[in-house]
Amino acid sequence: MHVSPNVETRPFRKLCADHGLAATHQRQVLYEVMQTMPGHPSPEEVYARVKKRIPAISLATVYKNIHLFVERGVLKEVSMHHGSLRVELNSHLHHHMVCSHCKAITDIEEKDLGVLPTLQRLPGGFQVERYAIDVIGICAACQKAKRG
Amino acid sequence: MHVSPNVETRPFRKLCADHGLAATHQRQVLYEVMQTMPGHPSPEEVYARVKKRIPAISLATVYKNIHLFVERGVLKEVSMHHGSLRVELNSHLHHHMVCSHCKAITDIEEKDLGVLPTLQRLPGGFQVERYAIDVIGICAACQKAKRG
DNA sequence: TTGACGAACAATAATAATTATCGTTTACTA
DNA sequence: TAGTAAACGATAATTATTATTGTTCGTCAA
Repeated sequence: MHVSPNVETRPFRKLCADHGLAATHQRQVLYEVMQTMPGHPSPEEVYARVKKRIPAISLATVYKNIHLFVERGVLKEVSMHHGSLRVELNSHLHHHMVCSHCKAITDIEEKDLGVLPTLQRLPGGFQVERYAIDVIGICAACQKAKRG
Repeated sequence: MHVSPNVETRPFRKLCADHGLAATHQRQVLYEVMQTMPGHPSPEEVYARVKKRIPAISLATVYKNIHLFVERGVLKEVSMHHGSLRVELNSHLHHHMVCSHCKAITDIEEKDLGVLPTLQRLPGGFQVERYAIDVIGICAACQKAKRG
């Protein structure tokens, strides 16, 4: 039996090839579902949607592929430091540098960041309390390790 | 038996009074321990330290009081959206508004933020990949609910 | 196309992080 | 100092995530 190729699959196969990923059915549905979820879905939410199209899919598959997509730059983490609650004494004004490799968090003075956003009226009448800026990149130690 | 009052307790009792908290021994030790931890400790790390001074303390007490301290402004959360992994399609440049009340996350265009930090050499040879800015405040719905 | 091989999958057990419950103890107020 | 609500400790329960394992599937060479 001959089946005509699904034109919709080609961009996805290309995207996988470009990122060094095997183009599996599960990944394609996961990706297509995410395109219909413009917000910031959790793995559980994605799983619930994907399950409608692939009832047999495993939650672990969703987790693994989300991580893989993030690793390859197809998806982006909204927060670099979820995982466990981190707190600090509410002292002077500073922000954070987060290493995307080892996840280490370092303080950075606001003045070392350069010009900052000016407080202003934001869309939707959002009432601003403060800014929290994460500078995401590679810390010195990880740079060294990668070169080494 | 007469015991002279510990001078160190007074600032803490004042701090509690100022924030409407009962000044318990556990809270005092928790607070003092956090003063000796300048980084971004997790609840488990704080618990381990506090346990050295109050071996009978419960982990749940540490969690409850950390949350209470955050709620009252004594401590600050390093990330407003830890908890569960959140991802988004790696599309155009934007940042996030996070409601400190309901935790809702909304996108905001970079241009709507005003002037941004200029990329520059950062302390410790940190190699910058990108910025992630959270504008923390109260969303319109929560403002309404509080007034209502 | 076909067959081998490694990657990906589903199922599920295990772990980590956090919250809820409940009986007891403690701090604050009159 | 006694009454009362809040806080505490112990621990069960829940939620989020990761690891394991046996099976299936996608890719590439013949």
